[in-house]
Amino acid sequence: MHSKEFSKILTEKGLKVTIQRLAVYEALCRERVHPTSENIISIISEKYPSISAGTVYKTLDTFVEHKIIKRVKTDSDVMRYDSVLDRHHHLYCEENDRISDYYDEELDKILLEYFNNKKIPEFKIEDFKLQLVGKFTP
Amino acid sequence: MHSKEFSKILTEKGLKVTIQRLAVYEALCRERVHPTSENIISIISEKYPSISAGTVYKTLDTFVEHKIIKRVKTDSDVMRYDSVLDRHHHLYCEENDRISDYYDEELDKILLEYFNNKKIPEFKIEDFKLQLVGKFTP
DNA sequence: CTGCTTGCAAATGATTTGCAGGAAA
DNA sequence: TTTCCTGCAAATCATTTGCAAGCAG
Repeated sequence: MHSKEFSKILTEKGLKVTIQRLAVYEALCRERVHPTSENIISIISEKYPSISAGTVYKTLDTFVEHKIIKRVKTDSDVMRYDSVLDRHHHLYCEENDRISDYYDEELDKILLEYFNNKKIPEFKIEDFKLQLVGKFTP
Repeated sequence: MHSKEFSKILTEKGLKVTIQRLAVYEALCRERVHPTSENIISIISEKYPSISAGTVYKTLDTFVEHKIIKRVKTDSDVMRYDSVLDRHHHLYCEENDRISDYYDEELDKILLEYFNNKKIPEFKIEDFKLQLVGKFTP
């Protein structure tokens, strides 16, 4: 997606188009693998040293609020962000706190069908994601 | 489980049995619904006002390290703990950051079978958990 | 005894916040 | 112009840490 298209998204959501927001978007594109806030701040500061960390935090919050990106959390303690909004799952290794995306349409189909029939009392399912815990093999 | 049995677990893991550890265990039993560290600290301080927060944090870390409990994380920012170690999934409502356990053996069977046949390149699955995102209906 | 644990208080570090000035629409 | 955003720096708050004293084994 070009920054032009991205600007359009911002406008559609009633958000102003600013250098800072485009920069965060740019950083998210470059570091697509579940970056931490710190990752993004450091990428941005290379090219735009004047953009402040506070602004990056605010921008990320704004994006999450408007469903432009998602928060992801592992069992370690920093927040990570995910710019991919399609349904996907996560491969997670506890040892080194590494995450990878995992796409599996067949699996999605099985789960969708399963939960179409199965109703859970007192809960309305809107989405699901599977976390596969294990080890990355070199 | 009685505290006597729990003491045995501690001993088996080479951990000393202390009032503080039993108190944390007791609090975990009482507040089984994914308590935050703060929940546990406050429960403990009612009965044992002299146990310090730092100790509770250390104890929780020790328990996680020795796989006595698990860390659970939602997309909000505080750590939660889970004293149930059986395979189970989570119902999660983003609106109020509420989690519930969800047990479903049929689902587990389907997933186990699916991943027995399906191999993921460069990843060895050890466990999985499903997060069902949605809303609790009153 | 002797080393693991605790309590305390200070330190850390990620994230938030308040506010005055700046920029988009 | 008017509202929304940004930068800055201070504040917050969960969690960690260092260390002397305490207790379990």
